[in-house]
Amino acid sequence: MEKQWRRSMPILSMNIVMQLTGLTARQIRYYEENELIFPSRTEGKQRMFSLDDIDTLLEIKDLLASGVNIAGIKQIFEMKKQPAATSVHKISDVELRSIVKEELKKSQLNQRVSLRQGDLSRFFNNGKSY
DNA sequence: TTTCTGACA
DNA sequence: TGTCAGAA
Repeated sequence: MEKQWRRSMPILSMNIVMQLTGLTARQIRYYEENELIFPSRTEGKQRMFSLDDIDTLLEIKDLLASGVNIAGIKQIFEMKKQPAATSVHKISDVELRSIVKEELKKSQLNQRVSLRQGDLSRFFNNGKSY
């Protein structure tokens, strides 16, 4: 039945997460600061991650490698959370990724420098055409 | 010993 | 993002 609770169960230590994601503790904490992940805490304030957190972390790592900045990733996650009501069809993860990639490609074509740190707000705001 | 926070480069 | 200090 509901196996979902297993994935959201906070049972992984920082050490494990570092190995699983290949990220450093510094990065993981930084992502938490930027509200990309929300690990729970033990009594001693140690972070406890769930399998879902791992997925999210890997997702972040991936998008970051693609040239998306923190703000952009945050928006992407919000979009995944609140399915676009204006959209005609549901967007799958793979679909979303290709869209983001296309957007990045355009950006780099126009201004390869300044848009590197730019957000994807234009794409996400006037969004009824995808 | 390991992780945490904050701070500096 | 790496790294250091001081605390837990």
